[in-house]
Amino acid sequence: MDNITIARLLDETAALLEIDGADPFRIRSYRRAAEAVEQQTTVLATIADDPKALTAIAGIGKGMAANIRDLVATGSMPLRDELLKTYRPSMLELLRLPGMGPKTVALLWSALQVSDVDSLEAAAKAGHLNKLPRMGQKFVDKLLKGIEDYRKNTGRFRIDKAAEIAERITALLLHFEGIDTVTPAGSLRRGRETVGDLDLLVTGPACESNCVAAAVDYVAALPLIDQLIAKGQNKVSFLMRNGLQVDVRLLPRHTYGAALQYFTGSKMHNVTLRQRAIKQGFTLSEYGLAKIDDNTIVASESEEDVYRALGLDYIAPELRENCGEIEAAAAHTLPQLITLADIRGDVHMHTTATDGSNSIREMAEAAFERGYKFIAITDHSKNLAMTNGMDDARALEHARRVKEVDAEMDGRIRLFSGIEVDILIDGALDLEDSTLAQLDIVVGSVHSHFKLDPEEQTARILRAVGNPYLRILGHPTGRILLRREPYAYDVDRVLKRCGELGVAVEHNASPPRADLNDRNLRAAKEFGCKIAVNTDAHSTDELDLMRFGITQLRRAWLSPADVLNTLDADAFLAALRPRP
DNA sequence: GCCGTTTTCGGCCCGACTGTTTTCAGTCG
Repeated sequence: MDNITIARLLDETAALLEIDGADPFRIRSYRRAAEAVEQQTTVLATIADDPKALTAIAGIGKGMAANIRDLVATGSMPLRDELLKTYRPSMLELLRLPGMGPKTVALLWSALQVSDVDSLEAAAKAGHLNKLPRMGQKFVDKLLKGIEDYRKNTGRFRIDKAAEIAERITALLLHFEGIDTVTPAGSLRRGRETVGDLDLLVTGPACESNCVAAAVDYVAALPLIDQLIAKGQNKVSFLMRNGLQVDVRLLPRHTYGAALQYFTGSKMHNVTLRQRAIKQGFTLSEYGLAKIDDNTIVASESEEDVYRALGLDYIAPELRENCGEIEAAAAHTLPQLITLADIRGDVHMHTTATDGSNSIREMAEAAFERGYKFIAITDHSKNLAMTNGMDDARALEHARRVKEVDAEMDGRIRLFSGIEVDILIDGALDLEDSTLAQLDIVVGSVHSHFKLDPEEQTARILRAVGNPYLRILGHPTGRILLRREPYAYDVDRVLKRCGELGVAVEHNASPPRADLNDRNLRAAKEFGCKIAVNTDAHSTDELDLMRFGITQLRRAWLSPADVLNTLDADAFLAALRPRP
């Protein structure tokens, strides 16, 4: 059983406990344990019988260690089995409908034996719900609309899409006289691969409490609103046509920092932070850090103020997941995180030779404009026929052309020749080894749907390619981010192998094609892998996707020294070379 | 169920909004 499954079962148990009306703190323990499990780089199944190792993980104590042991050994655990005697797993889906919480789900079950979305819809339409306490027609209408939306919508949005929408809304908001700052908060600011809903924090003279009503009205009437969900004193929530929920909060300038801290989350980070505040005699809310005894505000204008007043170094949003960042901030041991400015080269991109939309020269100029010192052109090999993949002759001719452009650029930026080589189903590469040997950089992929074991694939490419090369870790669907499914093969095993061999692994920065998430990047570092980050750009515009890759590296606590692209061109090429 | 710089027991974060209410429970972030 992999960690993701263990985490899911613990989280399910928490939801069942909630419906059962259990002690809220006990429920929180299960949630916290689920999150801790998901973040682990060790495969818990391998240490399930070692209570000491398990309880060393923050949030896992004696009881939870036993639960994990049972889950690994039997696929379930006593408490979960017990709860499933009373409740049904399909009820967990009801919790995802808007306005439906554990109390309502429990009530529906005990009063009407409603346990899934279909029977809930039927009961609502038949008018059975109106007989229950606190459920009027308005609630029923909202619920039916919620069910309709739920069936339509997929759930989470990829970070690049969410960022684009945020920029569009921001532009509209800035049109209003007296709104001068709009900042996305929530999971978008933390750089999660996907975003559930969009939090936008707004401030400026128009947001002061004596005049905010006009700005709130303006927001609630924005043309891109599909459905208004809520409108309060300083908050507007709405749905866009694509199903994305947007929460806009309008806040006076003097509490903006505290609000930004609060609404950036994560929830667990905030909970831990507020516990710390209480121990130090403060109380922390979205309005500021206040003394408990006389309520005087000691910090609220900036996030830096809030963290400093709690005795902490500033914590970058990407780290705020309650994974030890607060302890590190207190001990002044937070890492110096990598930034976009540290990146000197991008060594995975395509041109019009295969499925890109710009020429070699255009890519080189665009990369130069972005401040890069080197790039590699890595078009597709012939097996990917639909991309006009290159055979041996074309690959060599293309490499020659890359060298010509390299000369044309006159030292402003270096160009490396390369290829994204395809590996055939029997494990062979689709180009001659002698061809690959003439290129500066080879990008290869470890796929899951091939007969050849992933570890063998790694070794195979290493045998074929004597020159520096780069690896991508592949997965079955190419859409791991949205589905949160386990990889089709044991990624940790391949990462370990790459670490041993001194093979560089690639973090693909392009959200649609990203392979490694922050958890796997952490594992890669732990296993001693060299790490490079590339955009896999198919156009000059896509070179800008690098920022999303950097965000993921930061979430993995990586410093410039952990990432190869921070080296200069020659050092980079040398560092790619596997250990003998 | 977890956890410990007042601790192995007694705590465990904070406020806004909605719908159905006449003072509040439930949900949400």
